[in-house]
Amino acid sequence: METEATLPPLTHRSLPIALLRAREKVMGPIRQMLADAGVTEQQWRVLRVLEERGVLDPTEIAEHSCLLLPSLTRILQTLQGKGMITRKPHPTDRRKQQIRITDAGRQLILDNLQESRRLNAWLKNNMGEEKLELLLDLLNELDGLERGEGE
Amino acid sequence: METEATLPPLTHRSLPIALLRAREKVMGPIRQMLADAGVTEQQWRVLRVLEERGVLDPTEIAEHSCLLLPSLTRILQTLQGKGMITRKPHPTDRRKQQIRITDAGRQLILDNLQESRRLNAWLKNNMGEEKLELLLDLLNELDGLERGEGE
DNA sequence: CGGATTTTCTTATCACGTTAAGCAAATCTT
DNA sequence: AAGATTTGCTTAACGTGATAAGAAAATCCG
Repeated sequence: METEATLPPLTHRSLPIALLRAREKVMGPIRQMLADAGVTEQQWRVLRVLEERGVLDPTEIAEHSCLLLPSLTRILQTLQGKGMITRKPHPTDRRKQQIRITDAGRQLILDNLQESRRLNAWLKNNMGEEKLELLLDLLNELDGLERGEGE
Repeated sequence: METEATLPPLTHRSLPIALLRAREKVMGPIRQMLADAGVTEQQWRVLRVLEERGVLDPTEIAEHSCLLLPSLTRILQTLQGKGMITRKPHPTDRRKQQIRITDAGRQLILDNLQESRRLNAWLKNNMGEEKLELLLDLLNELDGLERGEGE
């Protein structure tokens, strides 16, 4: 009696694809805004993390901005070229660096704050704040799961 | 009384980042499985869609697999090279093509079905089937929103 | 101390994401 | 039917995603 489901789950009810579509829905307009500002979505995430948490090393940035280190290496080079971050050697550990956002970087965030807020308001209006919070809670719960437990 | 929230939403409660993290959580193990099978996540999505819906043209595949046409062009070339799909000209509209999955493609899906199911079971066990369904419903609702309504 | 291991970051490679531009076939318009 | 527009797909260019490999500094350990 264990052969009742012999087909893969339909893509309609596939969690990976649903996550992808939802992400595209919210990122589309943001990407447009950021393109006008001259930064990519990923560069924006790095700036946001630095603005929020202060001086960090690349490993910490990667963790908080959900980027892999090889990608971050390139992004930091780009942002440095644009004058939006600075790098200093770590005082005691010469492997590490201290990355800091510049005033120009902070200004870019400020310039896009209003539009960013507008998108959040749109989400709340059309989905309801409670559903939105519920969705965030579920996503965070999913992210907190560890493999190797209940298989 | 309108300057109460002057900072951007914390990245902790940022929907785009939460979606990204959740997606990484579920895709990580799947990617590993697919790498062993010699296909990428996107190639897998294309095969799944073709298996599920039969003969499609590239535009329809792009829609259902959540890929952009330029990416799909490359992916179809790769899959054709691997013998997992075939292309035929459309009988009446010479701009279109008819893409079909081959037996080899179907076999690849079958080969990975069990592992795919294991991941679904893990999700249900650790999050609960109801929460999982709720999450899918919320994601689909979000995807169904249209801009330009309640801003 | 000194070799082995680990950590931190970079480089390299290939595939994909995104935007724009290009081209051929179909459709619309008059 | 001829020209303009639209549709379907491809190509190009650049940045990122993912894996592996490399290099330098710190740490571990006998």
